[in-house]
Amino acid sequence: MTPRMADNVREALEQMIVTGEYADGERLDEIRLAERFHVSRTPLREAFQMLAASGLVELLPRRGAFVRHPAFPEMIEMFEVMAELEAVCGRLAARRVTPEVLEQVRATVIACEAAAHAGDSDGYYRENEHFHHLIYTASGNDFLAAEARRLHKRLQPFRRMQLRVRGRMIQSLAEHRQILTALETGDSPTAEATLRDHVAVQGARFNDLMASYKQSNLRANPPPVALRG
Amino acid sequence: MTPRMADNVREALEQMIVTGEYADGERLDEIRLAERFHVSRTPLREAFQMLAASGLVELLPRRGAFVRHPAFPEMIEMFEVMAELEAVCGRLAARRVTPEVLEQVRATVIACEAAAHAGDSDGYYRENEHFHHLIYTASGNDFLAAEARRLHKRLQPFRRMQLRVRGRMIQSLAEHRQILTALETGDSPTAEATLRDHVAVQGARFNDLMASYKQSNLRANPPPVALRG
DNA sequence: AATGGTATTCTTGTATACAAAAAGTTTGAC
DNA sequence: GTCAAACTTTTTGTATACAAGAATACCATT
Repeated sequence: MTPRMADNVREALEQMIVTGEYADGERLDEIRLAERFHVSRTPLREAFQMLAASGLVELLPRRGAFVRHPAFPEMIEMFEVMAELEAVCGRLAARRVTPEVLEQVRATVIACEAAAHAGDSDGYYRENEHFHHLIYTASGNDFLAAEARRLHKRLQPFRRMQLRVRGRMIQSLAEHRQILTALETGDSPTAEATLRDHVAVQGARFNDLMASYKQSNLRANPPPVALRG
Repeated sequence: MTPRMADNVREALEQMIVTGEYADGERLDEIRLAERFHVSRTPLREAFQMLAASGLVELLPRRGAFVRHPAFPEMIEMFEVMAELEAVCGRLAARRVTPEVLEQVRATVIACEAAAHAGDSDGYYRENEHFHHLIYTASGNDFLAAEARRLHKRLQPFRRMQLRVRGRMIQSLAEHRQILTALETGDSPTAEATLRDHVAVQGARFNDLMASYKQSNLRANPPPVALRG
């Protein structure tokens, strides 16, 4: 499907970074990675460019490519934007969602609940992802949906952290139900507010996330020093 | 400041595309551009990657790089997202804006009015840009501000179109005043709503924009055909 | 031992070379 | 005259070569 090596490499690196295989500030060695993927430096550098564009790595001129996990304050900022994007998606979706997509949302909420009750946290994670992507689609604004997916992916490592927090799953399920109902009844304000709160990092969740963040291996290495002149 | 040729090329191409020098669907010839910029294909291809990441060009595998001006429906979608982003910026800014930034907003509103009354449309355009960037900054969320700036830039060619519409400047000025007042008084809902309406494409503005779009040279060429298989 | 300067090694950025795919052209059959 | 198949040209994607900047090691001096 994708005949370009650069795209394969990007995808592989993206997965490695997003799953936390690399710590923050770690340098991506062109030569070693080229050998590892059996390609030359050229497609590798193209992959670096793409990763830099989506914010996963930072390209320091004449220094190299460094994995860039957001620091805690930046992560909070990103969640704030994510919450607002989802809120907008929800508001629009309540007015625009098609019966087909609404049916898919319904099915996904049920699948989520099933996974939760079965204690299948991987399944829950997957269905939860699906739920949110459907909300983006339901907004009826393809550009908005694409932007939301982009940020969603970028927050993936942190969302995994958050999932570990006890009791989160049950509350999350209830919120999914609420959102579904709001979409079914065309209740824009409720869909908007519920989705915002669903995603927002506030109250006790803030502390949970902070604790997880500190424990995570995402910030093991110091970021490279940006030289002046 | 930027010793990388690839970055220079990207910036140059970005300006050329954004100012409408290339029509939609136009192919960017690696070899000719390389000669024109006196660089090899390598930095040029890096520039293409970056432009593709920000959505200004589309990279068709084995086909080349094509300038990608959004079609009308996509442009409307983008404006919808822009309106929501600015609305969020406004809501947050009303609560978080620092006295320093607020003072800058005030100065910019005045400069905007001065330019408008002097009939200096270039100056008005510049100050208007400044105004919106300040709103992004005032949100206190650097990530949000960066995202807003990114989309703002992407919409630049269309904003220029919009400016031609008669009477738009006077209404715009009044809205700036309203927004400033909302920030000064910490009135989040008003800041949010006014900014959304300020940016949103609706009512008569929709028709104005559509007319401008049809007249523009942005869609002169047909987009490249995406081959299957 | 610590510091500063210099030489060496590594790494990045760019140019070029080459292979493979797409586009374009010519030729031939009907 | 039209269509299609084979051939040619062009263009992209990747590998490699080379130049210049950054990092490192080494040595001299204090």
